Amino acid sequence: MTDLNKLLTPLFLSEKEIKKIIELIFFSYREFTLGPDEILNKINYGRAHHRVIYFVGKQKNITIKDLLGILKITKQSLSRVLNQLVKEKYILVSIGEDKRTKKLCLTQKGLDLEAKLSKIQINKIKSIINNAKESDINGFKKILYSMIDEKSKKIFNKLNE
Amino acid sequence: MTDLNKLLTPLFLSEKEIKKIIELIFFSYREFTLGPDEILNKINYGRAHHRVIYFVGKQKNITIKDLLGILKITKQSLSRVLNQLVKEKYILVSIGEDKRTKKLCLTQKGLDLEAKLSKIQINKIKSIINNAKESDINGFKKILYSMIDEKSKKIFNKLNE
DNA sequence: TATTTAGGTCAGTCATATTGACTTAATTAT
DNA sequence: ATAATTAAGTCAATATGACTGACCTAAATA
Repeated sequence: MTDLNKLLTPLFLSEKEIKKIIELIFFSYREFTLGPDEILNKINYGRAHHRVIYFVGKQKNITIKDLLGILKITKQSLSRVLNQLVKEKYILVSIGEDKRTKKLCLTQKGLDLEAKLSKIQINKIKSIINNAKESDINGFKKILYSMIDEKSKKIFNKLNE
Repeated sequence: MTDLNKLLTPLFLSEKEIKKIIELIFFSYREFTLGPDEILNKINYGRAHHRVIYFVGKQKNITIKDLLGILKITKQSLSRVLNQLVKEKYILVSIGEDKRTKKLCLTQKGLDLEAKLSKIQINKIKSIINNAKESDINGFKKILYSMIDEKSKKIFNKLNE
């Protein structure tokens, strides 16, 4: 970068300021996942289980294929986690209309765990929102949305139709 | 939650809206770490190596103890990653004034890798900033900061004194 | 001198995720 | 009707990130 560019760069665009954002993202994401992680750890589950429970709860009767599309992991990875959740009766599997597919949905046990885990994160965000300006929250949401790739935007929009 | 509470809850505080934020955080964090992860993968490194390189670059001559305090992992975990980086000459170790301590700093090779990895994330944020309102970015930063715990706030502030 | 601190190390375990190869059953296209 | 594609599953091997617990050395401090 030339000196001229440095002079012309507004403060909020300087690399120093941007690195602050990188650090804030690192610290805040770690803090955000901490609560659920602790609960999951107690029942010998991990963050991957949370994700599966979350998205199965979000989209009832989701297929394996669609779940893989959201999580962007291999079916072998999903398999281990999902089989545990099915075996321990957090998730119920049934055959879809297309008989090649399977439909996943949360049992009451699964709904309870999902609620317990999400509640921690929801409460965390609620308390932040309560102490923040609505315009800041809207800015936060806008920037987060602009950070995600087109495919994930489509998935996000579809999940929230 | 009672019906009365639901009626009194503003839209931006409803659980449905908050769950959207949870999803945006998930998708955006994944997208944010994707670029560096790909580069690291090529040299048989992982995200843990990136973190070490990042914070050693950020705070020259940082001690093991302080690095552990930032990363919040065990010394056994750090050990594996750090030893690789030292062995492959990304990081240089020297003895501190207190001879029990060690000082870490990036070599030129380490500086180059740090710059290469950070550049991806910096450019991503730059392009977002260029297409966003300054007020939205400030809202984003404020909310991120309010999401982190007190200890991390202190660390963040110290890193950016 | 005793204790604490900084750092290191050995061993074992677990969770997440990958690649690659292969199988079965159902649907769709030719 | 047959061939091709799709959805799902499975076996095996590997890598990364992280943990607990036990133990050790050397230097600083109380």
